[in-house]
This record gives sequence, structure tokens and C-alpha cells, in this order.
Amino acid sequence: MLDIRFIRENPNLVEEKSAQKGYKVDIKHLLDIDEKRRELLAEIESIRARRNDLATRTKGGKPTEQEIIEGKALRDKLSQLEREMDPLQLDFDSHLKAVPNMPADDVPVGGSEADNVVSKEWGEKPQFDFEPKTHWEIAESRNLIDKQRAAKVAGSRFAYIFGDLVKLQFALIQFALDILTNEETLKKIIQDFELENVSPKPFMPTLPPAMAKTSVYEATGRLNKEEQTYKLEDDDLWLNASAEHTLAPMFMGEVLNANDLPGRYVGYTTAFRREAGTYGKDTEGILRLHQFDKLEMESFSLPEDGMNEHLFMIAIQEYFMRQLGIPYHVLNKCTADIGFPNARGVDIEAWMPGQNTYRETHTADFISDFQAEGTKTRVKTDNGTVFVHNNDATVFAAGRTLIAIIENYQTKDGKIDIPKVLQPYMRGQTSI
RNA sequence: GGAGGAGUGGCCGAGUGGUUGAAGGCGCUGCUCUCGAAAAGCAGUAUGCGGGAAACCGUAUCGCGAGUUCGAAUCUCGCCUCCUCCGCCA
Repeated sequence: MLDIRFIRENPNLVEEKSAQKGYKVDIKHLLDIDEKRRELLAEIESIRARRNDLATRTKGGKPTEQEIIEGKALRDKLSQLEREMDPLQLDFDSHLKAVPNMPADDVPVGGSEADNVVSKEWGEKPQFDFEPKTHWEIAESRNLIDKQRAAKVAGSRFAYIFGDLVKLQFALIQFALDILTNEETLKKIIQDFELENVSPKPFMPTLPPAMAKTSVYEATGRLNKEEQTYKLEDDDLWLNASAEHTLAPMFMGEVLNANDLPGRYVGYTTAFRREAGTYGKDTEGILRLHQFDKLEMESFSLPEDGMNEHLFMIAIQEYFMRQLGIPYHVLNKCTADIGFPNARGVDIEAWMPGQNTYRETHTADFISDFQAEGTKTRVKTDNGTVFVHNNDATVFAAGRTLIAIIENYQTKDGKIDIPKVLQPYMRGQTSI
């Protein structure tokens, strides 16, 4: 959530930027409650002060009859005021939580994803001397994917993935982990992308829990919307839709050492998504499933490093795409598309020759301190204890990256060449 | 799933109704001593919220939430987490 002090000082700005993200917030009402709340709080605290004073006065001995009567009166008054405070506080909290994070200054203002800005293009689209096929035409005919039988077992939007395609997924993951844990390679990425003030500290490989309790799910700011998330009602657990959902709250309630930052983690987990409201969309192939595996970065940093971590993660994503030789473009997402907790957001879309279009394979989210206010994750600095900045970004969404490889590396005889960098992770195999 | 035990500051640990926001120790910071370091001595050392230009004042926090009481770290109830033993299990 946003700091109420910031809202007090910049009411118009907050209202304007919220509107740019597509959220209508009643700042005047919020500040109104805020003031009432603080007035009442002052009153409550003065009564508590008298109660404490009385307790100190009578401590050691028995209070007199008169003092007990006085104490009872204070107690009754206090509980009456506290009852008045309850609804006020609830009202205040719900209005405060409804205020989205402020977009960074360079986020393009726009009303829908149509206003996203292509900020970079890379790679030569492959030319084929045949009609390129879609990934599902190739994979289904080769028995690398079977959705029919998966539907029988689990319903629509599930798939069996078989054989060499499975090996390719694990090659991809291994390759990525090797890069992300190698300080020298990270240094090179920082250099190649001309980044400044970025630490080359390696990422900690992590297998996180794939579920979170409701209290945690809420503390992270409901990163994934409720209707998009699977819930295990009997156990009060939510299935994560990405590793960042269980990486971000890792240090909930803790005060970290500035020396330990940036804290960088790369988590591998299965992601579960209900895909509500996508009926009839992307029904072919494995682009949009209820379940897929994903490697995801998460970082906790000092406020002044937050934006640089974001840019670093984007550079890493681009580096991986270039290593795989997959043409892509970078989308600077507009205010309406970056998401409620985001200060900035970037998508990378890979060229998919079979579908003759770009499709999203990566996201990078700069959350600033919006999430840390909910998870109460702070860091001790020379200027006091402040909320950390959170960044998260996709390394590889396994399914979609496999799609990009299949479609870009398809051959005339219906096979798939393996990108050079992955071949060592496939025991030298050059095609599947 | 059954039976027991435990959660106190950065860490260890004392504390079962009233000078306890919390003893003592460790750690950390500053000073003294020293050529310097170590040792020793002295002093300081949690966070949120509200008010204040600031100094500072008030308030809350002893796993979390509710309750009892004039007064709760301490008593009661619910929940969470961890540990030990038994059972089950990849």
C-alpha cells in the first residue's frame, strides 16, 4: 500500500496517477477519515496516559476505593472510544488499500494495452522456404504434447508434455541457473547493457513453497487477482501463480541488514492459474494453460537501487533471449497495463513465426516499496529503517519459451533444432 | 492423526498481577587508556503510530487475536509457529 503521509502531502497527484492506471479513488474521503481517525486516536491515547498514570501511582500497594472508581471510569470510556475507532479504522484501511502504487515518471500514460510502447526490437525474424507451422501442429504431430488425454484427466487447459521436449525444458532451466549463479557472466551482462550502479551479486537458486496462507496472500497485495488464483478451501491455502508470490513474502516482518542487499533469488516452481475470463482465447497449444513451470527472479533492495535492479532484470531477460537466438521486442507497458502494485512494468514478447506474431514470454515488475509496506519487510540504513524495494521478473516461463524455440527453430521435415547454447545441456543433441 | 513441551529486544536469557520497554550477558557504536591493537573501564544501543520546526512528549508492541482486571510479558480462551515421542507417508 501507499504511505498515507505521501497521500496527505500529494492528494491531487495521487488521484491523478491513480486515474491514469484506471483506478478511481476517493482521496478526499480517505483524508477525511484519516483526520477523524487521528483526532480520535489522540483522545484514546490521552485516556490511556491517565490509565497508565493511575497504575503507576498505585503500584506497589493497594489502590484506594476512590482510585478504583476512577480506574473503572477510565476503562469504560476507553472501551467506548475504541469501539468508535473500529469501524473508522476499517473504513480507513479499505480505502487506503484501494489506492494503487504510483507509476514511475517514464511510464507511458495510456488507457489500455494498445498504448504500450515498443521500446526495442532485437533479432532477425527467421526466413523459411516453407510455410512455418504453429507449435501445436509440430508438437502434437510428433507426440511431444497431448492435450486430448490431459483433458480427460484434468479438463481443458492442461497438457501432457513428453520426451525430448521435457528434456529441453530442464536444459533451459539448467542453462539459466548456470548464468544466474555466475558472477562473471552477470558482470558481463551489466557491461554489455551499459548499466551503472548494479551489483553483480549472483542469484540464490530457490525451490519455494508453491502455496501461501491467506494472510500472506493478502500481505503481498494479492499479486494475482483472487478470481485468477486457485484456493484450497479446506486448508486455507492459495496455489501460487508464480514463484514471486512465495518469494516476496519470505522476509515478512523482518528487518534486514543493508549489507545483505540486494537479496537476489531465482525460484523454480509450478505456476497455477485459473485463467478466468479467457474462454475461447488461445485454446490451441500450450500458450495458456492452468499449469506451467517457471523460473522467476525476485530481488529485495535498498530504495535507491530499486530501479536499477529492475533494469538489470530486463537486461538479463534480453541476454537470455539473445543467447537463444529468439527475435523479440520490449514493451514499455503503459499506466493502465502495469498493474496495481507496480511502479513500472515491462513485457518481452517473442517472435512466433508459426503464429506470425509476437507473444508475451516475459514480464518484469518494479514494485518499489508498495509490497514491502504490506509484508513489513524493512532494511536498516544509516538514515533509519525503511521499506525494501521489490522487483520480480520472469527468467523462463517454460511452456512459452518452448513454444518460441519450436516455432523459430522448426525445420522443413517437422523437426526442431536445438539452440546452440542448450546443446551441452542435451548431451550434444542438435535436434528433436 | 495421537501425546507432551516451547515461543521475551540483533542474539542468548531472567522474569507468574503493580518503579518491567523489560534484569544480566553477548554483539554493536562512541569515549578513556595505548605508538597501535587486544584487554579493561565508562557511556550509549528496538520498532510502529500520533503530536512537534526541533529537543522531545504521548501511545502501542514480550508469537498473533480476543477477554478478565483499577492495572497484564505474567491469568483465561482461540489461533499460528517450532521442538520431542508415537502413528502414517514421497
